[in-house]
Amino acid sequence: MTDPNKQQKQLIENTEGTYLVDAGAGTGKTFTITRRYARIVGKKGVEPEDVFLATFTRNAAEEMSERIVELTEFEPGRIFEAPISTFHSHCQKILERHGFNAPELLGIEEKITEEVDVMESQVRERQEFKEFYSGFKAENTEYNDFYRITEASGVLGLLKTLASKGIFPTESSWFGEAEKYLDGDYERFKDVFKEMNKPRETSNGQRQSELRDRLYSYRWKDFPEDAPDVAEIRGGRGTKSVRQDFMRRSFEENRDQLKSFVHDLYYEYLEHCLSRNYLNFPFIMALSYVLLHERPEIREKESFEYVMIDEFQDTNEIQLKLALLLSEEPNIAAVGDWKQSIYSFQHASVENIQRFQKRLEKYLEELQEAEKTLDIGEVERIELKQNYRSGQKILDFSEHALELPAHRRENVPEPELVSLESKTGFESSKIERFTSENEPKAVLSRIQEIIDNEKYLKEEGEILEYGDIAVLTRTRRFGLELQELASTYGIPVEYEGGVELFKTPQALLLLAWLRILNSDSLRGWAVVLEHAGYSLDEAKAILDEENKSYPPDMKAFREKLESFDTVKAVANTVFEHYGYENEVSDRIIEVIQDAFRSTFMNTGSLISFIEDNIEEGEIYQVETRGSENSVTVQTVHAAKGLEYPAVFIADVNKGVFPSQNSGFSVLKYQDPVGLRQRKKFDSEYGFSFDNWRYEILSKCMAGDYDEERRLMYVAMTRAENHLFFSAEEGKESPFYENLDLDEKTVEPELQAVEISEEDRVTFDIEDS
DNA sequence: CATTTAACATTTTTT
DNA sequence: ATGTTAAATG
Repeated sequence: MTDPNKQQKQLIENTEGTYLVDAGAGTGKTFTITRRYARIVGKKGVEPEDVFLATFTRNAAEEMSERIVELTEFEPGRIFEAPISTFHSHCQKILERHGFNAPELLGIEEKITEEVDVMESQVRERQEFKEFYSGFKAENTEYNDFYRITEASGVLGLLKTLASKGIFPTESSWFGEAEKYLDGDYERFKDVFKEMNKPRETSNGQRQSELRDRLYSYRWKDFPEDAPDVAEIRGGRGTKSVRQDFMRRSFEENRDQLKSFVHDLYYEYLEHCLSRNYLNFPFIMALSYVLLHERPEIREKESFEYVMIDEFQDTNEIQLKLALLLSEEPNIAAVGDWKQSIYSFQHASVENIQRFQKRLEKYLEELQEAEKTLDIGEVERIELKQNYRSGQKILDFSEHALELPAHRRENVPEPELVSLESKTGFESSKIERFTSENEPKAVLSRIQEIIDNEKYLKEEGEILEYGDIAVLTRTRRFGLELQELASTYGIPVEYEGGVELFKTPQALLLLAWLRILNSDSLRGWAVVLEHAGYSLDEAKAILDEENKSYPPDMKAFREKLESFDTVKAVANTVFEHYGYENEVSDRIIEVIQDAFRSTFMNTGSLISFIEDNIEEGEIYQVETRGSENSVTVQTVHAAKGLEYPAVFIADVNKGVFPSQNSGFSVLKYQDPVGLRQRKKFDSEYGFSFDNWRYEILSKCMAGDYDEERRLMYVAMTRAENHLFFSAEEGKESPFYENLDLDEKTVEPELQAVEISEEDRVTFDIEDS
């Protein structure tokens, strides 16, 4: 791929104007973007400082920079200093440069100093927030009713969602048009309601609407007496639709108290963060947005002649708004693939790319208030469709992922997509599926079978090695299980994607010693003694005594630890003592120091930090020495952007892939109904009732499996030549069952268990 | 056959 | 605590 193809050329050469680029998987996106960048900065009078290139990850930014260095005449240092970065890090820099007075634009007195910290650890932030929240509760008793129904982490989630959507509080009200968003859009809701309430047509007449069907569960809820009856809403037997007047009645609700509660909490939490000098990711972008919105002179300094956004499908609302504020000229290139939008849990909004033109128009209208204008007319569309990664068979089959029903009754509308054309010349692609009673074993044995097998070539004449194979899963669990099993058979498998760091033996021992140092904790001693080889009875005997007779060497070790001032020294000494110094122990120290960089740490808060991490099963990446030729096991999310000659999509089981998207918190913001509460506390009865209006509204918002289908699409398009699906026998998910594979290629049962005797021989040979 | 009812299974992804 | 499926009912 040395010369750009026709569509790539179109993107590279058209540098002026606004473009929406549909860049499918494997279409040479990075190649094209870097070349376009080089062309732009190659123009007279254009410098790297005039171009903002936004990427999704820091790694991607680095890679882009490296490739651009090769393509341009600029000093490498110049390119690495240039604004090629994630939105987050770029906003952080903006705040460092100009943020001193940013909070006061919302009415907050606290100042941003130049060393504001990013709160990267979710667990740490939850910890901080909990503390803040209990203080808030004590001081704001007028919101008592809300404390009865909320819990801290759910509320924190809501605040972050609001910030990502561009909804911020000011001292006495809401910033810009934010309140409109909170109230919701009745006109748009009407469409949603009507669509959901349409009687379904069948061959012989009408059936009840989906909304009426879903509202069956209404009867199991606890509603107050004045709530309408199920029968009233749904009508009697044979009724096809929910009564129309409930459209308005469910939407209209006095939410002044709710809004006021969220406002005060939000505002004070911002103040709290700023006074402690830390900000989470959404808040960093929120404050940058406010700053650029309110201060034209800063905007002018910080804006760019050219803006390019990579992975545009994973941007959120505030990022798109920021991109507009950062654009001095209407030279914007949004490059992405809606089919690969898989980060909604991180507030990414697939509508940014699907309804780009509409959103631009809407946001630009909002920006008029800030006297920001940008003359964007019709957005031009460029479609990259020549694929340099996968065989045509793989590409065609992958499209089915976007139509897979997630349950029996779901009918998925045909997606509007740009079909990809393979340029690889791979002709021998195999696509298969199999189930087994023991799925991990079956996957491993199937891997053994395709290795060194001339029926499954990497490409012309090249056989597959372990390193050519990846096993992708929806959740982490299966991958870890698989790795464990593989290691017992000596199959080289490398799990990539982080571990539950604080559940490792190292961390548990450190926790034990911290507990001992903190309060002479029996729990701590129990762990330490057990680790030292004392039996349960022996340990009990020691701990039961009035005057505890700890082993002298342990006593001495404790005294040694007590003499240290820093946790780092304590941790290092513990790891050293037990001979536990490795990548994991290094990472533990790094994480602890990171987490407490911006806030005060004492032994007590560190202990609860570790406890929270264990409880929440928090995941951290640990750099492992990558062995060369081994099977990669990772989640679909982690595999984004990567490619492998052969891909196994495993654990395509019920409830796993597609995963059931549940987990509603009590307070929720959702387009187009706005801010809502699922429960209401009734102080007269002393009881939390369900909110009947919410019940109807939420049934109108269809359970969305689109993202699960996109995840499947991403997984499938990682494959260059061969693709396998696997599930556990009897647990196959609808995705697995609906795969449209030829009977010939289906292997209903792989006898991994039965042939394990033979397999074991093969496995043993691979001893590494 | 459409609707109602009860039983059943399952709870991620991470800049 | 939810949503899906399979069995019971009208």
